[in-house]
Amino acid sequence: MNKSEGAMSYDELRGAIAQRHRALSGRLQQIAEFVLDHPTDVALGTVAEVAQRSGVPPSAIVRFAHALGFGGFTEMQQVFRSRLVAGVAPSYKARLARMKSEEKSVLGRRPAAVLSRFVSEAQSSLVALSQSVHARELDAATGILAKARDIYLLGLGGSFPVATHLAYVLRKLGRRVVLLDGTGGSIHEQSHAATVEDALVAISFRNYYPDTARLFPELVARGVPTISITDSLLSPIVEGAHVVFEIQDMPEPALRTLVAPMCLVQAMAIGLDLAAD
Amino acid sequence: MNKSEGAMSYDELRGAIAQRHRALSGRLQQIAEFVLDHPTDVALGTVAEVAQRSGVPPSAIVRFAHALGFGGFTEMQQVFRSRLVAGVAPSYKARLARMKSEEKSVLGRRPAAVLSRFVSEAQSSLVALSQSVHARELDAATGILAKARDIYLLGLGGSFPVATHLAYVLRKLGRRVVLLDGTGGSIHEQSHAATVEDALVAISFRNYYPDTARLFPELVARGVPTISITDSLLSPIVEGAHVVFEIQDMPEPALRTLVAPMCLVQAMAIGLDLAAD
DNA sequence: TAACAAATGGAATGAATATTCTAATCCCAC
DNA sequence: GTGGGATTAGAATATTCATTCCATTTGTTA
Repeated sequence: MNKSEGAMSYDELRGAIAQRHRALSGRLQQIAEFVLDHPTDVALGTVAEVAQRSGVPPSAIVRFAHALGFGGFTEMQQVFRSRLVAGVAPSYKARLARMKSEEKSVLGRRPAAVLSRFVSEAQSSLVALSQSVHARELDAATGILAKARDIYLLGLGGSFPVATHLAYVLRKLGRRVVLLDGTGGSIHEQSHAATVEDALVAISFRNYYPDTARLFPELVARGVPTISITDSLLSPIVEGAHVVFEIQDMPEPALRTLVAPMCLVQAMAIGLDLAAD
Repeated sequence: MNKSEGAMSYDELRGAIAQRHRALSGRLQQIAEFVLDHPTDVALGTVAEVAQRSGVPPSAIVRFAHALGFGGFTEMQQVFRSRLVAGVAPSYKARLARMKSEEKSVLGRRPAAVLSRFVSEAQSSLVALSQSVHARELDAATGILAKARDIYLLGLGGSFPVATHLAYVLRKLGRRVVLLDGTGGSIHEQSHAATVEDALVAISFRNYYPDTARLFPELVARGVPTISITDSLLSPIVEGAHVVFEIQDMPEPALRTLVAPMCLVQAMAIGLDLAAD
């Protein structure tokens, strides 16, 4: 085993742990997973605390430190503490200044600058979301879903990720979901069984996907209770909907992050589950 | 002397120290100045260490903590440690406090409260994202994608929305994309044509979807350049990956918002497009 | 199945630490 | 200068802590 790894940065330690993970014994693997997930606990806690939180005896923690080449827990802890110290110092000013300077020019095209642009854009879209969505609409929406036998989800094109996410969460919570994705035939056939006992969640943003615009009125006409998530009251899935969530300022298709609608459907699903008890 | 100031934020403590400074005795003033100047030393050091660095006997440190209304040095140290924790995880405090207070009460179960909880959680996950992703990794990732003939996307289960979103954006930008979704047969067949000329973007979070864990090593073994997006360095899609994005603190499957990974893949795709010019 | 090696858990140990106590010192009023 | 209250430093103490050791269990090979 490679010794003398006392002087080590936190990132290097992470790498070393990940690398050796598979070679470690069962207990030690368990500890490896815990310390990677809870570095702060390791930095500030005692052996006994870390042991309890990770569900292992204290001696196992010390053995883990030894296995990584440290003289003991205390020595390993120093590395985790260095992470905390590094975290406080150079953050605010430096980061803000960097963002400002990179915003323009050629630097603004570098992937890192692109990411920070999307992050800040996503931040503001979340703020807008919580301001524009009202409790009454949310209550109405969960009410519709609660009464539904099957929940049909219609979101194609750029909105498909939102539909799949909602499908996933609803299924996890034990709801019956039909995701209208058009695989294996036409969407019409998939939605054929929808009745007034069921519910439909439709998601569509500019440019509205043709199939969505075509199918939506049919389901509404059949009396299926409907919740719409869209970016304009003029969109084809507003008329006839029982509840409409309007998410404004969605950027053009290729540039949108879907952060706001993802958050919204999540809240709908979980809110439905919590209210059901 | 004002007691019961155990629960205190770091900023409040700073204020309290500054306020009482002139009323303290000589030695205690000296200590007050030291702790305000070296909060990190106080957070991580022992009484003996702090005493030595500030040039006073250990007992004076304890008296100082008493004078501020703490039961002892250890109690005061907790406040200084909270500052370090806040530095690395800007969200922790708020999220935990909010969860705890709202989780139970009936108010917290109303959909509107659920939404605001997810929004604030999404906000903090975005902050964490921009802190944990480094420019070097992003550059490397876009470099891999730029050279790829076809881009294969592997994201199943809860990660599927992220994969579909990336597929959508990349296709909008004119890239050739193969989304490994398992429709119409096995994923193995879909990925059969992947070569060293192509690229793979794999997305997986706990609990890692079995098919993902199975397919990933095969593609790596075939030499396909690989970018992984996951929540732990111990996940099955880390070993062999050329670039790894680790997104920490992902909540349990049903509760995660996917906001951070959505943002990340968006930035990757657009960054790729801008860098190509 | 038996024998061996590796790994594990828990108690024992000794070191390190925070805290308390007391005698000495300092500061100020008279 | 002298007395008294506040302040201080350092030794004494009690607690907490990391570490080690060993008996037991687990897993593996013959």
